[in-house]
Amino acid sequence: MNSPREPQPDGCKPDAAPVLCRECEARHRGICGVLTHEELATFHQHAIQKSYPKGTALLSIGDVPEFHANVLQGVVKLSKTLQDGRQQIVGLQFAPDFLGRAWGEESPVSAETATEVRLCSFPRDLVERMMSTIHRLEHRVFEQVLLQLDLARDWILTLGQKAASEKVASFLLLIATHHDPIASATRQGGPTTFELPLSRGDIADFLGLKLETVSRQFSKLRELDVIRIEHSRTVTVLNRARLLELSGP
Amino acid sequence: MNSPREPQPDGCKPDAAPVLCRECEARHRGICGVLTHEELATFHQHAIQKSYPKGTALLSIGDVPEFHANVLQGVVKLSKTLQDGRQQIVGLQFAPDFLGRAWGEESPVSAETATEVRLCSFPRDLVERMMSTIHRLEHRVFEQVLLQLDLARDWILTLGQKAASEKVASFLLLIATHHDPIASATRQGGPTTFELPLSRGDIADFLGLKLETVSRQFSKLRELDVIRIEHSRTVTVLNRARLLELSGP
DNA sequence: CGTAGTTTTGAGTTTTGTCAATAACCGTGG
DNA sequence: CCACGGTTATTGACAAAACTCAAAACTACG
Repeated sequence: MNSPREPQPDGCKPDAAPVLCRECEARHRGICGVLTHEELATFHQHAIQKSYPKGTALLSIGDVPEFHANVLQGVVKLSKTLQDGRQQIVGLQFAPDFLGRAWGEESPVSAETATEVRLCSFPRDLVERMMSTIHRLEHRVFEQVLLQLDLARDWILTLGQKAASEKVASFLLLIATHHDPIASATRQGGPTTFELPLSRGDIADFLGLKLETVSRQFSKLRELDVIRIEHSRTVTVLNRARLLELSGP
Repeated sequence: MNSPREPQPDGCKPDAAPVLCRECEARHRGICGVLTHEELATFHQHAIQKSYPKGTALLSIGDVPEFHANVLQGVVKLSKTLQDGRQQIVGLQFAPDFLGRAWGEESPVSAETATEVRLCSFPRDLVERMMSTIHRLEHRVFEQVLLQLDLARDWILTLGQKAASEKVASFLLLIATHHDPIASATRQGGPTTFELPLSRGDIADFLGLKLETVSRQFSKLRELDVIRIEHSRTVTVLNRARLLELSGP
């Protein structure tokens, strides 16, 4: 894939990477994974790591963002709104997703933290300069965007064709998969427990439903012993196979 | 944007381009616009232009496509299906869109011609080789994918939040805009007439509705004198402003 | 002109949304 | 620690929107 003249990324080598990057998920699975130690050092020099409390508006529609960022922890909601206020969440970003449009145009979506979120931010012009210099980096971001497109289209299928019960089941699987990709992939039966990163209202905005409908579907799943709910936000998937069936795939 | 060493695309120069490309929309607004005459000649040497009748399956989910292609005429539906057969159209491709995933993985969607379609196809490995060699080309394809992502997210908003009547109005505006981008942008009031590229059933699959619902909404718009319909497929927008309001933007 | 495939329209059912009341949860300050 | 108020979630009763099934009208095409 890399042309012979291109330097190889150093992501796997023992380690001369900046200390803060060594433990970072973005360095391995995220876009920093394609950088050499030297490039990573440059990048890191201008990076700011910071936490944002739940509910922070990171970006509004039409803003020209000053920073791009890696999501290190937590979940960011991307959303769009109609003039009368109806809101739709059009995407969720988890670690180690790269946040921010590739080019500096106006953002077509607004971004808000759904949970407490930790970001590693870079000045926009630095990212853009490095993307145009380091072909590998642009390529990597390209791949991420392609993945986002696939996810968006999957969600279009869910929004357009599935019933409320199927939508809620699909959502739970989405979160469960992000929480524990291994158990989900190997389809081990053991129950998984996780915190929902979204409120009922947010889930409704994500699924194109009303929050009462979401709540009713949660209750139904609980009555079927497919899930258990504690404190409204802590969910245990008791029967993943059944949940998968109910998601109507 | 282009680094100084990069050759400039020849799209605007008088013309030494292959004859067939001179009139081609893809050469100007599509991805071929970034190529030099020389590069275009290479590309063109391996290109096949061909028409496909309405209803042709170009690609199924999971196929590894042998060709990438520019859409020269007509409309291509991209769709996804649930196991029980429910279908959702996740995207429409018009000229001069570039069709085919950037990398040669399995296609996550199926592609079918909605109308008669004319394609200019290139062997996949050629496209991939040229994309990795010609940075400008990859960049251009990247931009197109970014645009597709924005469109997909717009559609998520429509599917998730809008009522049936708003969905149908939005669809008509989408088609009207593609048919006559100038009139739509300048918002001139004059009526526009065009052929719908999709059947009622297809429109329903695009909007996440049933075809009866779509039909009723068409009738409603006709009763409001917002549109006129002849032979089911020929639509005249009589009142674009009203249609825009009804699309709930 | 007749037939196959679309599209429109109608009547009744199901799903989801709306409005409203109650219950659970969370942080704060006593 | 508990009581309090504000927020969030659940549940119920009813209304509205969209779907289903069925029949009729229209269109395209041989």
